[in-house]
Amino acid sequence: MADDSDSVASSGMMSEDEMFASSSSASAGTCQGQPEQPSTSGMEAEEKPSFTCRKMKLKDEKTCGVCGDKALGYNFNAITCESCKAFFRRNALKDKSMVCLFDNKCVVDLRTRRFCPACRIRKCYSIGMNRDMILDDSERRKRMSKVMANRARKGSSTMLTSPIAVQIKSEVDTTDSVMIPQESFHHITEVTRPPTPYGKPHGNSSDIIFKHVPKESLPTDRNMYHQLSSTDKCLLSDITEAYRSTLAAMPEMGPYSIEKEYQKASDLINHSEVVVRKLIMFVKHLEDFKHLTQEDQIAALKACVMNTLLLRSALFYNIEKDAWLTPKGEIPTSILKNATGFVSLHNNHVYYCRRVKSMALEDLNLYALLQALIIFDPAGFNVTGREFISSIQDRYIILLKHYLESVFSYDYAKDYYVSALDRLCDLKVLSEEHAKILLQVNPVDVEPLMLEVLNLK
DNA sequence: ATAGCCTTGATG
DNA sequence: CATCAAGGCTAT
Repeated sequence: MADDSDSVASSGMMSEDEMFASSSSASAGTCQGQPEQPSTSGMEAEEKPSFTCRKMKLKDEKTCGVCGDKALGYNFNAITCESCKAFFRRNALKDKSMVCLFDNKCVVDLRTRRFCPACRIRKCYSIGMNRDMILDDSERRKRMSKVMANRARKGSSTMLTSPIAVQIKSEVDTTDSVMIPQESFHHITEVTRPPTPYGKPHGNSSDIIFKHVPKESLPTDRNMYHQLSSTDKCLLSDITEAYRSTLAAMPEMGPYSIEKEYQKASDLINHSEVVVRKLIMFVKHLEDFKHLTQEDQIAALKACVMNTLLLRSALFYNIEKDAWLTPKGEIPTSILKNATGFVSLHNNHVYYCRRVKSMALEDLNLYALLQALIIFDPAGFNVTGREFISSIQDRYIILLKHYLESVFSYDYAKDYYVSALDRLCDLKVLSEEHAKILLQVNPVDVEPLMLEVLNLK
């Protein structure tokens, strides 16, 4: 290969002169040893300690033909450094607007290479870099699908050891549950909304609290409301029912003492495992989820775990008590502060809960929709089928819009729609903040499923 | 936009 | 199994 390209390069349209005449001998392997330190680096004295050739292989210095920086090898048919490689890849295909502000004679070296892109790209070509070696769209696609196919095959063997995959595959509903929290949540259109703005106990955080449209202000004209199609209704009630089933308590968990259970950050994480199990049960009910490849299923799950926990905490949040009313009992939000030591994190989390709760109240349809949007988030790390996931998400975004229009009329749905999407934006920041908790946790204390799902280790 | 670091299929 | 040379990702 090397010989091929070499001959092509030299016999081709090269104008010899500049070329990278230096260091070509290096590849010849006969490192003309440089005695240097005879001490070498100790190590075992196997085979000819007197020859220091071995070392030279690593030191072997190639220099970038463009800027003189250290080079690792050939890039697009010339020896260049990493940065000039990236520069050429970025710019070679769209060279148009590249104009030198001077005389096309700029010096390009390690320090000046940024100054004049035009001269830099010119020099790239002059040392023989070849734009044809940059993969075009179709070639790139082909390459990517090779990788994806390979990953899928590799994945299936990894699947056997992946706790997440086991959980997805498992037919048994490990979250089989008994009790339904509070007096069950409401169905479509039968959510009770307070006539006055929600809560507002001390009036201090009114900017946090969502201002509801007073019931009497809603239009009476039927035509001002969207009528959900029957397929929309089905989809919505499907996900809402699936979401509802994730809310009940795990049967085997008895009563427990909160102070004892949430002392360390790792306790927090391990207690979240139940939620992850439920999340997996939830997604298994979604037709759309089944259409993802297994690796994307896992990637999507990993990416949305933190957001899921946060959304669910908002659902269970009670503004008056400043606590989470879970099926297992009442958990004061202060455990967050105590277990992690992050005060501002606690505050932000509580604000988030108040924001969501004051807007969505107990409307499970909304929570289920938000949960769906969270799962099918194309921004998730390591998701290979981004466009596909994005197209799934589109359906739920539209469903959300229609649903709100069916409840609040075309006039007022916007406020809710904007608020809902805004809460999703909050999640990004909040979950990143929560990720800091993970850093202070000793992986040894964490359950395997959570280890995988949170990418710990 | 840049540049360093990483993953990966191909090649020998 | 090591090396090469593509693209991808992401902090700056």
